[in-house]
Amino acid sequence: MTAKAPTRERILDAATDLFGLRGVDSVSLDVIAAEVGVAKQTLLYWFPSKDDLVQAVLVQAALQLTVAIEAAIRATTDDPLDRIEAVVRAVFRPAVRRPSLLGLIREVSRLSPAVGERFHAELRPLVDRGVVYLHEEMDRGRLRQGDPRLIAALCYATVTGIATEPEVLRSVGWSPTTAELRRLRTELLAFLRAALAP
Amino acid sequence: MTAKAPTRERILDAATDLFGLRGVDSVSLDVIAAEVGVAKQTLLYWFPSKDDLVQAVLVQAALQLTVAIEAAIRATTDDPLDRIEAVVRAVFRPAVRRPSLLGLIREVSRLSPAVGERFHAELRPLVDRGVVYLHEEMDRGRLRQGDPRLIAALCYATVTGIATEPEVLRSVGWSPTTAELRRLRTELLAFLRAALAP
DNA sequence: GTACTTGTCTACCATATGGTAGACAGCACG
DNA sequence: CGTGCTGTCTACCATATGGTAGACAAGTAC
Repeated sequence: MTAKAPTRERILDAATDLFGLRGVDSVSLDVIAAEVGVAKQTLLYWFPSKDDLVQAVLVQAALQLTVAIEAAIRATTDDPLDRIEAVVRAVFRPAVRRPSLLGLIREVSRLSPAVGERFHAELRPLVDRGVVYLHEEMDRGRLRQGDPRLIAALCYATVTGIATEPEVLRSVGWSPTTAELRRLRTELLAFLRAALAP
Repeated sequence: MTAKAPTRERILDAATDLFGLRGVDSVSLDVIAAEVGVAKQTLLYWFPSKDDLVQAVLVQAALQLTVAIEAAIRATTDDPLDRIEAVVRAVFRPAVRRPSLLGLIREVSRLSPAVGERFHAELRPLVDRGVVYLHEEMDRGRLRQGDPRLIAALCYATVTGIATEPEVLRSVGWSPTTAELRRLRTELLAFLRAALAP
């Protein structure tokens, strides 16, 4: 008998997928409840309002990304391009297995400023460290010169964009098979390396 | 007395902005009607259902982008990097002046497959020509080698991502002033050039 | 003038949605 | 046993939303 995860976690999981896939506003509490197999009021027991649920989902997603990225950073060599590749791989894997994750982050801009603020506070330390790191490596001449803040944003936009826009990939005749996925990852890494190499 | 644009166009304009900014599902017909200054039934007179309105908005957006891009392509020199830069500038300008435009395209993946299909059909010729072009220039050695389909998607993801994620830019301390905008465009173009140069 | 078309409106309606109130079962503790 | 807490449920409710029905005013045709 599979030990059921606690209700709260199951709700968070289902909500993450649904919000990320279809958008926060398009997913009703009823739908989430049905997906989890529980009454709507049970959701409202664990999360007093939909906003609270959204907030919790975002915080969890931010945490997951942070952990994956930190681990990737520690595990690689000194070369900045290798390190960036490791981070991209770390983000790419969960993002592809669970497209909702990055899609969720794209949702942030649509939500109330308060929720967005909270989410940023969560990620800020990671972002700041990344920007400082880019700056240092540029000074050392191991990365192409540029505004480290904007370069960071551009890398993020590229990775997130490609991982969350299946429509675009379909437009160019791409399909999500394993082989094509590997191809995409390879191409993405080459693209970033070229964009960042000194 | 300013000659009021015809009702249908005003509806399309308002809907484009609202859908692109907040998402199709989060914007009710009532809100659009109020924005236009007209009764909801007038909307439903011009567009028999919300789906029809969404469709019309997408087709118009696709058309606008197509026109801007085609003009940019014709107006430049032979060098592929210059040409790509011209296209990016052409997309960047309206996208920044009207963030809803690209945001709208991001919405496509959330809509019904039928609507998405229609939209793709609209853009397909442009995309195909772009991919073929990249391929030719790669063969000629004037662009970095790679899978032209995926390179096209990556460029698109970078430009769209950076133009539609003010949240990410805010995260790195960017603010939408004129000077910062110019800075961003410069950095974006340098990024793409580096990523695409042979 | 009368009939028809066009564009806009007011008045509704069925449904979905976020949220409240409160019942009830199980369990821990005295 | 009785008291209180935890987690889940059924029954509602107020509001918002997409959409229908049909009235009405201003042309236009004949």
